[in-house]
Amino acid sequence: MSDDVSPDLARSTRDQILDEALRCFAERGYEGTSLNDIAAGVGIRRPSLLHHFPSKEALYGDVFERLLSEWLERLESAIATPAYGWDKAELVLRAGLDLFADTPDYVRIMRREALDGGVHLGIDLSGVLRPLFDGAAAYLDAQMDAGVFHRHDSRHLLITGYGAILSYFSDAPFIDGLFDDNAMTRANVERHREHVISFFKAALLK
Amino acid sequence: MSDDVSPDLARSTRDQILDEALRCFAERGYEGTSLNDIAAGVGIRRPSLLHHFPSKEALYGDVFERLLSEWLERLESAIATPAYGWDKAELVLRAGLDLFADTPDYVRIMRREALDGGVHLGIDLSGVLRPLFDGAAAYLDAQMDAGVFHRHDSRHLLITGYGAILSYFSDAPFIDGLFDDNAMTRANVERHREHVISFFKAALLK
DNA sequence: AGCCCGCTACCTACTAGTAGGTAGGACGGA
DNA sequence: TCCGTCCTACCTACTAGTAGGTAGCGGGCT
Repeated sequence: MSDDVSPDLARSTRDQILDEALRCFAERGYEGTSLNDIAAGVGIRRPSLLHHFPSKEALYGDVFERLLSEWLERLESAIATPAYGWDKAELVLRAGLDLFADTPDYVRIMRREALDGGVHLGIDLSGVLRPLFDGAAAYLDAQMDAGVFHRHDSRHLLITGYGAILSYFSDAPFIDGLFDDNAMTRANVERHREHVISFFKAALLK
Repeated sequence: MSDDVSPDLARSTRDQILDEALRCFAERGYEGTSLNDIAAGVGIRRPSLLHHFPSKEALYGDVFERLLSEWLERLESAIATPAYGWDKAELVLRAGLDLFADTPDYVRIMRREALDGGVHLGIDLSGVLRPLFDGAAAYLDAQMDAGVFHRHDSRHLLITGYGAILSYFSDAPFIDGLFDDNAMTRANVERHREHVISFFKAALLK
């Protein structure tokens, strides 16, 4: 996390801004967050924030870049772990579920960005993720060809999985109401993880 | 929806405002939409819009009320249709998929509201949907008890299903990029529907 | 008929408040 | 002394909402 050159002191102002911006953007979205909100959360004035980041858009871009690099790193590390058949799928599934449980604010920002079609980003979000997506689809197709998994449309299957897994975390406030309980407690997250694993296992494994 | 079969008899201004507000709120969210945007889309000035609705919040509330009443009506009609076992689940699943495919703007607004925890609404969104949620959970539990369905945690199963089904429509712009194709074409929606049905059938039916 | 009334729907012009962003100065450590 | 960090004071653009006025329509009156 704090990989910066920040010495003995607490986190650098820049990192504190990134942290607070992440929280605010996740909570209220890009339009719903003002630079004053973020600055106040850090304990400085807005112009001081703009000393560290040239614009709101640039700050948002940096927040998102951190998100992507952390997610890609963790996912690629899981994908690189050698395993085969269902074990491999379960391993990656667990890595994703752990990742999202650890970074719920990232999930909410990603979901907002998917809803908006990536308009706040200079980058092509889908383009960044497509290699992972295509690789996963190819893996699933191979497993189906080998008769390990039941036959499904691999690309739609991935979308279904993505939606199923992300939604629990992105829509947590809403699910709180349906459950009449906090969805993000350790116990509930744990229960959801095991449910998703067993559900996909039932649908996929022959 | 408004297929303008009668060109001479235009929709009332009030309805035009509701339509345009739905589009804008779905596209850019509550904070990202200004009353000027909506008024301009209808071809009137903002004060004229405020002649029909007392405030932005009230307009949003009316848009959401239309959403809820249409969704509840269609879902409850599907639920009331007599069927048993998997047939019943498939019937309701298909009704939901058709409903969401027909009203993608509603899906995006609902998703945004779930993300925000319903802060823009005076109503308790989860509370409105909980009867449906609890009823569906009870149905699933009964089917599992009867040995028709594999055993899963019915409430988490519903959340998984909700996320899987909604996400395809709410995140369509993002999925466009992953597919390198328009996710909302009739053919792709059709393919997704059949995928979801067969996927849930594989996971549930014994 | 002619006239007035009340009403709806729309307008321009304005308010107070907030947004992101800039200019320039104070202050403290190397 | 210089530089990084933070500040106050300010800017323009835009927000939701209000004030007040006008055009036109239909209905009832004399």
